[in-house]
Amino acid sequence: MAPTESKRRRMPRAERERQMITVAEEIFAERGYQASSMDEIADRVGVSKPMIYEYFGSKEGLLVACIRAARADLLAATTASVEGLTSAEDALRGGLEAFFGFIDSHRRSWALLRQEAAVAGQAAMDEIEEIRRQQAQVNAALFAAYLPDLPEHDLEAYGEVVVGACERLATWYVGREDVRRERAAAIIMRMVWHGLSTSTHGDR
Amino acid sequence: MAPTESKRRRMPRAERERQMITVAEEIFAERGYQASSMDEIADRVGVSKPMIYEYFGSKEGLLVACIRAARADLLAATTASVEGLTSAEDALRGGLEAFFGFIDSHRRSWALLRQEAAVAGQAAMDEIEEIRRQQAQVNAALFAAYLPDLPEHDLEAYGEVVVGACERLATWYVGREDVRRERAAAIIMRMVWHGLSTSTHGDR
DNA sequence: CCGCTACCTTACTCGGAGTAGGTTACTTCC
DNA sequence: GGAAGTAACCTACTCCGAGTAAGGTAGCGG
Repeated sequence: MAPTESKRRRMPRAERERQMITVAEEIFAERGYQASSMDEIADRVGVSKPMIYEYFGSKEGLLVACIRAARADLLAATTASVEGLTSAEDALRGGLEAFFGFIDSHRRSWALLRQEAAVAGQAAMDEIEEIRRQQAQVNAALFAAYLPDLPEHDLEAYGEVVVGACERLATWYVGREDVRRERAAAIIMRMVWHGLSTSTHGDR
Repeated sequence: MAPTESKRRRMPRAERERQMITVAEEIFAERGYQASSMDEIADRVGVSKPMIYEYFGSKEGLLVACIRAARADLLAATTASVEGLTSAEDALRGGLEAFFGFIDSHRRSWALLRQEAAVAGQAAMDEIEEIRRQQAQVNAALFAAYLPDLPEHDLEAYGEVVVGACERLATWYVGREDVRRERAAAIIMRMVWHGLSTSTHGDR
């Protein structure tokens, strides 16, 4: 008797939740949200399905938890990088480099954010949209503070453009091992910063 | 007898397929891909479920067909707009304005492209990715032809950035009725064109 | 020891994707 | 006109996975 490990460990809720999120990230990334089954996630965690429902409510709830975790990581990485940088240009470049650094070390989370959000319905989409909106507003504030010539009516739009540019360039970036994050950041800087700061301000 | 419409019309395949795609676009846009059932689509078309499977193979296949239709519309709109424009700047601006014009008149298709792709798995994602790749390469070619100072190693990246910028700005755009498409295009032009063409070319 | 709570289970229901196999109406050729 | 062939269409299933009901078991304060 006494199989090598007969009794599965009992865990406090917080720890179990973290473990479930980790496993869910893996499986969602492997199979995609749609093709992932809650049974498989439960199996790999070593627990039964109703536990996950107890803690996260639904499959979409579990995905939302994964997205929130990724967002927290991203936010931590970017805000930490801006510490101590004083000029707006340095701050923007620093933030961009941190962003691409995050991509390097969290490909799994990134795929989740980019690809698996729409699947689940409004809650997950809203969660992702919230990240973008947050980032766009940070950018807009930066522009407002350092580029007073810009028409303020469009500041929001410029912020959005930067977010879109980063998101898309990141997809290109993950497919090219030979590109370092400084270079990716420089590409964005060139278009965004250079294009805005050398303003002919006569568009209107 | 002869009730007002007792016998549902029998249709040739091509026509029925078009009708199915139209209905599917509606329902996917209403409920989201996940929450849409094939039974409901079949009902609203006025046909039984196996017909849809006969023609499109799977739920994802139906979505892919919708995406392809939207892509064709988008391509037609943008290429038509560039007719007769000679300078690169005019061509880019014309393409951008056509793009935002497409958003105006096809909100439904746009939502489909943006939000419902990831749901279905690889085939639908690939279909969307293909649109982006195509557009990015068009942009890159434009830059290559008219901005020879740019490092060609990065042309692809610049193309991607523009695609990302457009995609994101479009989301902002649909939420703001007061912004006309010329203005949206001008915002992109300012960052992209201006940022690239006034090149200090010393980044490297 | 008693009971209370938090962690965890087995064993279901139910809805929707996808299918097997047959039926009906239109066309074509004699 | 009628037989033969085929394209459009249906009913009636299977099966899988999300979500649930109802109940066990370990630790802990009294």
